[in-house]
Amino acid sequence: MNISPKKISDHQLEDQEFSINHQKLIDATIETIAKRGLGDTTIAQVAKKAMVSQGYANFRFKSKENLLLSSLKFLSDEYKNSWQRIFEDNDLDPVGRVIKIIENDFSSKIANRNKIAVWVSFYSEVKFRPSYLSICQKQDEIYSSQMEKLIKEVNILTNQSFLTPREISETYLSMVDGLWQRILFDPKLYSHLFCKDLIKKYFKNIYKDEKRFV
Amino acid sequence: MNISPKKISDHQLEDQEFSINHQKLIDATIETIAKRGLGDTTIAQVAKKAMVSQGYANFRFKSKENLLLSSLKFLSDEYKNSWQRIFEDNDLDPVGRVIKIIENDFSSKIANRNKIAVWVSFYSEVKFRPSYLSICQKQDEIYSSQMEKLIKEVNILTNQSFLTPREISETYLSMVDGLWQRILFDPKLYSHLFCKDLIKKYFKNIYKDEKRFV
DNA sequence: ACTCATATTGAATGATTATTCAATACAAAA
DNA sequence: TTTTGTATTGAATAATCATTCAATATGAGT
Repeated sequence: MNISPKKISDHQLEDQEFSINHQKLIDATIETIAKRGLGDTTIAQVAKKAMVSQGYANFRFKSKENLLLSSLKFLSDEYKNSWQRIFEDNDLDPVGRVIKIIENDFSSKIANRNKIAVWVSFYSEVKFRPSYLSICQKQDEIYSSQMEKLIKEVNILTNQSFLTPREISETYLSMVDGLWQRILFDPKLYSHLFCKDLIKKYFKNIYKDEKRFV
Repeated sequence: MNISPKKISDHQLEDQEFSINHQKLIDATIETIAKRGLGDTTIAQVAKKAMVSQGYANFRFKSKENLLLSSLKFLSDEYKNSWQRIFEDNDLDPVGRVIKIIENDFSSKIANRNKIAVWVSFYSEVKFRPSYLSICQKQDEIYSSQMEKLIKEVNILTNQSFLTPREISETYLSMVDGLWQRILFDPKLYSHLFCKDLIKKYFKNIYKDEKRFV
């Protein structure tokens, strides 16, 4: 019959990763950073939001630092999964893939103001915490090289040769970072639509004959 | 009895701006943020670096918050002065002005890793501290509108009409923000030369006949 | 030299907060 | 039911810091 999840007690779950509380705490951490900033995020607030005791939060993650790191890792994996699915989608041609990539980078799941606030908070600490850097950097390197390969295909298909794949992908990636930051400043002005159109116009100017970059 | 301990006399206020210690403390604040991050910056460390007592630092700036705010204001004014000089230079034609702007945005005075670290630290708090936002935003709006006006002139001179001045200037500004952030990640890869060339190539692609965007 | 106003000190205070841990709740096994 | 092992609590601890302020130094005017 229908087995209620309640019947499985937490202590039977060997792997920390699968614990309900583990994910509740990570979600609460992200929400708290988004609401109050990294500097004003305390274990007490996170624990309260996750509805567990303060001592438990610390016990579960060993330290605040480790809780923050796990939260960054979670965000990073979520982002990576979403673009990796696009690169692996065999139904898409190169241009269609580029468009999906742009749409993903400014989707409400990825580029919402809360998550961007968390990203930028971690970015700002990257210079001082090697552990943050390694998570962000490793992900970015893969994204960057996948993107470059993709642009190379588009360049070939469209006979475009003035700008190299490297130049186009670096320009794209820096624009995304810059626009994300600007969404924090002025979310009304930098709407998702505005950002996507700006980037599509950039591509349209390079690939003039390609009708899909409206 | 009504106590107003934070009140500063006109004499003190005037003096504040010109005092050696005032600037020493701001410099020390910027250095400390660049070295340890905004979150790990304490008054004690700043005071030590500025070679004044901890109590004095607090007394002089009323509060840590105000010291941080003054430091952001200083950076902001320094940046503004450097680009305003370019917009006001009558010896430059529009394209020459654009090139100077690019060079300024990636000069070692403006875009060095320490100052970028400070900028990004403040940016990351902008969502939570209206006082930071107003300083950053006001500056950015002027820069943005000046830039758009400048691009309009270039567009007219070059008969370029596919991309609007607004689109080009927004793209430029977001690229700068993104590249600055990337300099923090990987300063070897994102050298000043690399960044400037990337941006010049962007303009070269728009203004194909203009020889100066090498 | 003396006075007085201002500049500067540095130790004390109080607030905040990560971390610890003894106590308790709870679920499964006996 | 009782036992036993694990999960969770929350109060105590200790460390860190911004802020305060009484005490002292400095220097200009008399």
